[in-house]
Amino acid sequence: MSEDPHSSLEKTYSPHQVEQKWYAHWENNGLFHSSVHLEKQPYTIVIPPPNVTGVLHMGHILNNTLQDVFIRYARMMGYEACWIPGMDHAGIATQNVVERELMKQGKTRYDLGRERFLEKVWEWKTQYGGVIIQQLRTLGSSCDWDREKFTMDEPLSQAVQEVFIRLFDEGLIYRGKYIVNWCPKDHTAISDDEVEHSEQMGKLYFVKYPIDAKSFATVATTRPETILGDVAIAVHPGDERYASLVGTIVRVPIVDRPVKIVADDYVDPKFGTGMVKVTPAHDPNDYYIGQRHNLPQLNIFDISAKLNDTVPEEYQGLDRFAARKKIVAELQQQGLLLKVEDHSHSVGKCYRCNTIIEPYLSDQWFVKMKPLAEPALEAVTDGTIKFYPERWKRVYEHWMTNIRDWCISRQLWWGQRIPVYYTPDGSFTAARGVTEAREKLGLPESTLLYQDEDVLDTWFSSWLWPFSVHNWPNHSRHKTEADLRYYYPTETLVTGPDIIFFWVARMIMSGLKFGPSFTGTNKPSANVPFRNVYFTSIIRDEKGRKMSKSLGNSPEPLELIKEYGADAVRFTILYLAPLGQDVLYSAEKNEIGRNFANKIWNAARFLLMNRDQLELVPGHSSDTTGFKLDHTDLADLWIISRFNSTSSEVLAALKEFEINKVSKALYDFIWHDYCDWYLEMIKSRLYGVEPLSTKKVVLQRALDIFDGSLRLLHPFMPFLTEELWQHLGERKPLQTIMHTHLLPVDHELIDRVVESEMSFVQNMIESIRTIRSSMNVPPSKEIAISVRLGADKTKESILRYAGYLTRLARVSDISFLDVNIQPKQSASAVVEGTEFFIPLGGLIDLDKERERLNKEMQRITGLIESIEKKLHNKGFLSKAPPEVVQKEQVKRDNFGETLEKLKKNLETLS
RNA sequence: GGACGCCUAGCUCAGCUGGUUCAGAGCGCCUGCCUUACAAGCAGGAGGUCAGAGGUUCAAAUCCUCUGGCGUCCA
Repeated sequence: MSEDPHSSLEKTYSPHQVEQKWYAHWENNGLFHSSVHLEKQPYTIVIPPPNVTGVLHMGHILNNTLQDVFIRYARMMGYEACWIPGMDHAGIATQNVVERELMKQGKTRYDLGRERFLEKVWEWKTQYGGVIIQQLRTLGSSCDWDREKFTMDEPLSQAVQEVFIRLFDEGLIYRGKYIVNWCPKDHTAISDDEVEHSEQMGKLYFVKYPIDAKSFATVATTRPETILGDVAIAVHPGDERYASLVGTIVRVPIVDRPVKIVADDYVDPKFGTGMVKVTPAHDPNDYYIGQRHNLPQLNIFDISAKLNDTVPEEYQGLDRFAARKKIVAELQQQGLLLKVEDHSHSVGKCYRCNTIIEPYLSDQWFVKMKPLAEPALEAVTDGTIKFYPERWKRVYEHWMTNIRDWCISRQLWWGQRIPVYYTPDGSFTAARGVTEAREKLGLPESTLLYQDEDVLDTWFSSWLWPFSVHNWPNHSRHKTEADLRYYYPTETLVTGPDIIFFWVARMIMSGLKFGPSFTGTNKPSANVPFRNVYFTSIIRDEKGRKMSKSLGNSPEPLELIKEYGADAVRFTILYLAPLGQDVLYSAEKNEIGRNFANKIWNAARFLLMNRDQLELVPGHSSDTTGFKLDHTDLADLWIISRFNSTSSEVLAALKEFEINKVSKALYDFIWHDYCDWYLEMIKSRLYGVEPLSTKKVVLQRALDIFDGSLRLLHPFMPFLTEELWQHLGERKPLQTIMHTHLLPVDHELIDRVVESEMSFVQNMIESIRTIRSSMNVPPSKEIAISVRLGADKTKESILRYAGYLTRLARVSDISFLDVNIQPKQSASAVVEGTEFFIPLGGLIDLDKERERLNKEMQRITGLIESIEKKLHNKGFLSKAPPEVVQKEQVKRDNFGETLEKLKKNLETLS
């Protein structure tokens, strides 16, 4: 990096090359790498591992920028910051991708066989997998790439196996028939989050179930084909209409099966007729009703959702939708179909193949959640883990107290195979291999065992992520014991609220369950996987719709980065994303970040040009610790005060994870305070009559404050700030802004008096500008002003700012008026009691000035009226705190005075 | 049906525990400027009964209740 620090900058900032250059430099020199430094406090983040099949979308941009911001701030605050990246093997998604590839050659995975197929998947992974990891680099993510992990890596698979066996041995894993979300096309169970629900128009069929020759029980159903699997009818226990029928036997149409009417709380008396049919094998709610009433489970479908041989012969082999038609026709014929109504209901579809999900009873493996959930619930309710925003805590609590067991088996090939071994006679155990299995089962070596065919849910890998990344349980063998102890627990997890149950909750459970085995303590605070969880916003398009591939309303992140620069994209998304609110996003909004970057770039250009002009030698120090206070004037003291209060605000907001507040504070400070006011004000000194040595001091201070500002901003805009920081001083080869420290906040330098004095100067300048503008005085034309001092102002105090008035309001001459002299033909303004007159001679538009003064008087009158109202209110005078009352009185007096002056000035005009 | 969130300028949003010249910012709009860092910019301006109703209070955009609209999650 042998940049010439003196080289002048281009007029506009072009991010592209700068970003590539610095990222390569950072990564190639290991500047993101973290290692155990016991003298420092660790700050760890594990990335929510993106799918190996994934490509970067806007959600990733937000999520990863946030993580990078936290990590970079931590690094600059002296923590040993470590961001561990990696990927998820994404069972179904990946298997589908590879199967689709095979399909092109007319093959299925069965043609290859399990082993060959898995080889193919690994081949695919090496060749195409993980583009997202590369894309994260263009965003500027400061991940410790030496620690990159993949959930199917050997050590992480070991962790999965170990956890399965331990839970199995404890009796927390069991096998059972259960209703699962079954994809009849992929032939696997999928988890709840892999089902996408949508409202659809369907039909509600009212079907009569004969009780005896004359009477019927009428039930309403959306799925008449499941009648074949009915084993009961249910009513609400409080439903008086049917109270006498409970216990009665009715006959299921078509199959003529006798079933009982049962009473169950689940039934909604207002839905349909208030009677529902119960099909435990084909509806999750019916399943639970069935359990409560000891009902049989009659499975009428095969794995493709075609009717099996439990149903009458003419129905066997029919697809579920064909069966529905046939059954409805048959019911109609028998006169058992009372009516059909339109009915809108929610339909679940497989997120991969869009096939309608069939609730399906099948043999699956489950984790008993209750024992794991209890401590995990407590860790959040007692504040060991904090949620941001906090309201997700209640969602979490609700779910954790009503938790259901977790179906962890998937009928796939890609994934960690379930470490359960069966004997030919059906007994089984979980083990680390056949040998151990035989031992556990007490069988001779000659016994043939076969392993379970299924694999584990991908979440069963990711719930171990915070410690499996350090090779647990074989951390000793992998020599990462120190890392595991040092970096665990992590500090902050950044993720979407949509996976609070699937991932966040389960990580907490696994941390509390397995943490003690490596932390050596049972203290929850040492075992929880993270201390803070930041739930990100959902990114929507400008119409408020969720971004989705099918709508095509999501901008392509890499295109955005190309067009606007990564810094701009990063800054913009964080500027727009308040904690806990959705973000309405569109590509053009990135102009916020791009323009801001350009503004900063140009501020640097200004500073460096002046540095060259003054022949100021760039400093060597890489870590300015404070600002020099010699030759200061109001502008200097003010900007230093503002810098410190901005720093303080940034740190406070950061602590509360209010990132968009941080970004706004930085934006306002840099753009408005530093550029608009401060830089403009020092021009009057840089280009004025002061000695060169003073000018150098003034400019150096401006450079130092800029340096400090770049550091504050660096986590948001890492590339730009690095580039400029390198220009600000003579840097050694591996010096980087990333490794500097934030300036400590000096509260002593936050000065109220200075700020209010500055605000007077700003008001003065703005008033004069307003008059100039409304009187159409060309910006280039200089004007003279007359001042009549207000009570607490002196000539000196105004003259001290003459330089500012000259440069910022083009004032060429200031004269002072005696109290009684009223200038003619002047536009005027009152600022904190001091009056400014601009004699404009022939230039003045009297009507316009009268209108302006009238309007101002109206405004002031309104303010006075509202204050008077308060001051005439006895309740206010007696009950409001005295200092509030006094403040109002002072306000009234000041406004009254101002109004008088305006009135007099208006009179003079006529 | 239950839970939560949101409604402030044409658009996107700040306004924390009530009292600062409380009604703000950015974009857009209008006017004037290529002022030797920046037209991706500078200066000035117009624009809102803070969703509606009621209540608490000396005082409400801010606290409470209800209503309406939008959204998310759960069922």
